[in-house]
Amino acid sequence: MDATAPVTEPAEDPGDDSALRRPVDKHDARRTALAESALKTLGERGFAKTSLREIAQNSEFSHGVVHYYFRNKSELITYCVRYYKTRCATRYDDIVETATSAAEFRTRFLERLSGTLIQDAQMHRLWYDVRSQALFDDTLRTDSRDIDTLLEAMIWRVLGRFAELVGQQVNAEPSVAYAAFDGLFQRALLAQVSGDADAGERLERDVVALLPLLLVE
Amino acid sequence: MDATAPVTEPAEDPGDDSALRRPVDKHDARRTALAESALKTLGERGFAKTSLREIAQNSEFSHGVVHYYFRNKSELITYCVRYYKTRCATRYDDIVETATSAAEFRTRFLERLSGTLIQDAQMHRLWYDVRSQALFDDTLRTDSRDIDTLLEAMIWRVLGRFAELVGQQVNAEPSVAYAAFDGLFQRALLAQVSGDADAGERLERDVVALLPLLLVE
DNA sequence: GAGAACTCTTGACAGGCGTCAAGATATCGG
DNA sequence: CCGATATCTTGACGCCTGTCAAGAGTTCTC
Repeated sequence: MDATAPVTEPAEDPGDDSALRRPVDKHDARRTALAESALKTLGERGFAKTSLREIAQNSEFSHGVVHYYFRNKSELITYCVRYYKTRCATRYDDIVETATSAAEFRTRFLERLSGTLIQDAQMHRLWYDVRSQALFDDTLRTDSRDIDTLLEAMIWRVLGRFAELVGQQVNAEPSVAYAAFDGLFQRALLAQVSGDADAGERLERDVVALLPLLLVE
Repeated sequence: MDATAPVTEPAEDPGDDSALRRPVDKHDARRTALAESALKTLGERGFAKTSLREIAQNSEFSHGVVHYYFRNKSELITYCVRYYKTRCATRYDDIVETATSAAEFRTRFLERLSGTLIQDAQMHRLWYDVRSQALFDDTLRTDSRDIDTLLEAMIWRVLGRFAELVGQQVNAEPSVAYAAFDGLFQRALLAQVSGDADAGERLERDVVALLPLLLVE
């Protein structure tokens, strides 16, 4: 929590993997570290209640440093959203690639789905918060819509592979399929953070009910 | 916009319908008036950026009066959400009751859907904002989930009547059907406020594609 | 019409916010 | 090892917020 440690964390001090890692200078490393602290804080407290001082407290820096690496709060937030964007739509890729039967695919997908609902609840609610803010703040709009597009493609990959494994065809538009999954997940997340212990199970049941609606033949 | 009008608006002054209306005392009338100003302001500016002073400026009162009728900001917000709840889920009731053919039903439903997407965009984005806040603020959770339940029932009525008119059966869980509509509408709303002129049309097309997936026989 | 009760305005308060400037500290090239 | 540059801390600023108290204005009651 409070970092009484030396300013530079030892993990990045040695240049042992300097040939492996891109030589993103320290500047970019700090920006990323701040973004991670910001994402953590935003997931805990929500968009509206998170201040720059709070973000800095969840990092190893003091509050002033934010304005050394970012021009203002808006730039930090945008950087966070874009950072999130780079890693949000790969959650089921390994299942898509390695599952060898429809039954295995379904089991692993449902497990992963309800697992992330619980374990990554803070990250998910932050995403929904950001997307809602985008309805009012135009600086967030294009990034949010891009993320929607990435997630739609993710669902499309999942669905395509599942159809392949069960020997059927996808019978829905990508937008419709994504909307259904997104709606179900969002509702389940609200139930989950409300303390509803059955949220994960109910989500799995709903998805099981949804899947056949999206396939034919 | 700016109310230079006398303190009591003439519309509620005469007691002509005092026998018809519940004798909600002036206190409740003021609370409702403030709630309506609050909903207007919240829809314009969003949850995070709306202050009590701004709400008061969009009403005929000064900022101090809020604390005469509400203990604090939280109580006002809760009152607003509950007030919204009483009228949010009746949008398609007349169509459900008066449409006499599947074609008429479909036409009118789609028209109403894309119409409200544009005309009531501020109200809709406020709802999504509130529901996202509920992911962080537990005082909003039960009310938000109640509204979800009301909207789910609304979709269920629409779908049931449509199935009846086309002589088919609904082949989906209420939760799944609502999730799909909600996801589509939310995406369309973001497109709409982003200035996407085709958002309404695309929503209609997506719903047209969705409907057959939810019916059988 | 006077007094009481209700309603509303005004102005102030403490605290938190984003932002920035000045200076301390660390890091690096020569 | 020293000066220059990069990085970070500290403390302050102006502004806005929710809340509240004091009192002005209004409405009601008898």
